[in-house]
Amino acid sequence: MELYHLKTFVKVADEGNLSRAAELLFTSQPAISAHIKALEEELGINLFQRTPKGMRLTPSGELLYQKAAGILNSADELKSEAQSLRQELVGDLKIGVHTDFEFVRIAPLLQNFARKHPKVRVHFLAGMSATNIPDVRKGNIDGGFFFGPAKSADLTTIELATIPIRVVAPATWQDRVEHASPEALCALPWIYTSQNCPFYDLHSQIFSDYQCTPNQVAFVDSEDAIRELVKAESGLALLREEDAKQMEQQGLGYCWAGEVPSIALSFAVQKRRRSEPLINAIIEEICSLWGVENESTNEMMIDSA
DNA sequence: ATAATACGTAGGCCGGATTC
DNA sequence: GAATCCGGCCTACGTATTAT
Repeated sequence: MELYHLKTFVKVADEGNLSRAAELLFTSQPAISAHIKALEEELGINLFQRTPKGMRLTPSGELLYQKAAGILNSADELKSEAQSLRQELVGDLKIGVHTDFEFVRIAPLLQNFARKHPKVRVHFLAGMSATNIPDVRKGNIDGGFFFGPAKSADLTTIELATIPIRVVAPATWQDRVEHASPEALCALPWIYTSQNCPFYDLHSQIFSDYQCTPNQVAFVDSEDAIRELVKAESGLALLREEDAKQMEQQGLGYCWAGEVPSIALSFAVQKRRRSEPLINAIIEEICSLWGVENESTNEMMIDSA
């Protein structure tokens, strides 16, 4: 029995799906299938019940899952302890990035971090605010950027900046939008994000004081897609001010003059892993890059209801 | 759609031989 | 006796495919 067998066991149990677990472990589905089979043969127990929809833990599997997770935690602690004794950081860090890499300063972050910690390999994984938070909680990634508040007691979040937001309309709609009241805007077609995206709440905030329901014509989560749809005159949308202004300068959009609530850009890690050397190092670098006090992290913890 | 199987491949491990 | 080299074997992987 190897540690990677246990890692696979725990991941498959978490995901309930071999293919998804394989993706998260950066390996193939047959490899994962073989791990589970080898473990089951060695233990002489069926850990999972195979179904057409995936893998479900058996009662014995449920019991052994807790043990396996405990062993993996102990192994992580051992590694962390050894790293602090060496005072040299080694290993892999997986960071979820929810928006464009330039905006969250990934290039300088990597440059500075690699100079200080040459033996750490950093994986930047494209995601979304709505996926980065659960992925951090599940341990699929070590840390993640996101917009908006995090409603999870097991996370430590660091607010890096307040990002101004603007309503941007297709450039040809200037006449319709320039002097439009919020009620008039509401009646125009809107490109929305999905409900689990923090931008969705921003839309609600804008119209909360007015008795109107926005005319939602499309729901997309990618900023690229939002820009494309605005360009294609499909509707209005919320964008970061920097993006909105750029579209306006390029003649591809028109920014509505009215005020829109801003949104927080934050970085999250698991609260229990906050003091791990690797986690601490990346937080230190991110804070330095954004000019934020590292100590402020504790104050940013948000308890769930 | 998802898991399991077949098969080829590459890298790592092990044991014997050799050197210091 | 310890360290190093080298060849053969093993194993974990990926791709392709099949089964459920």
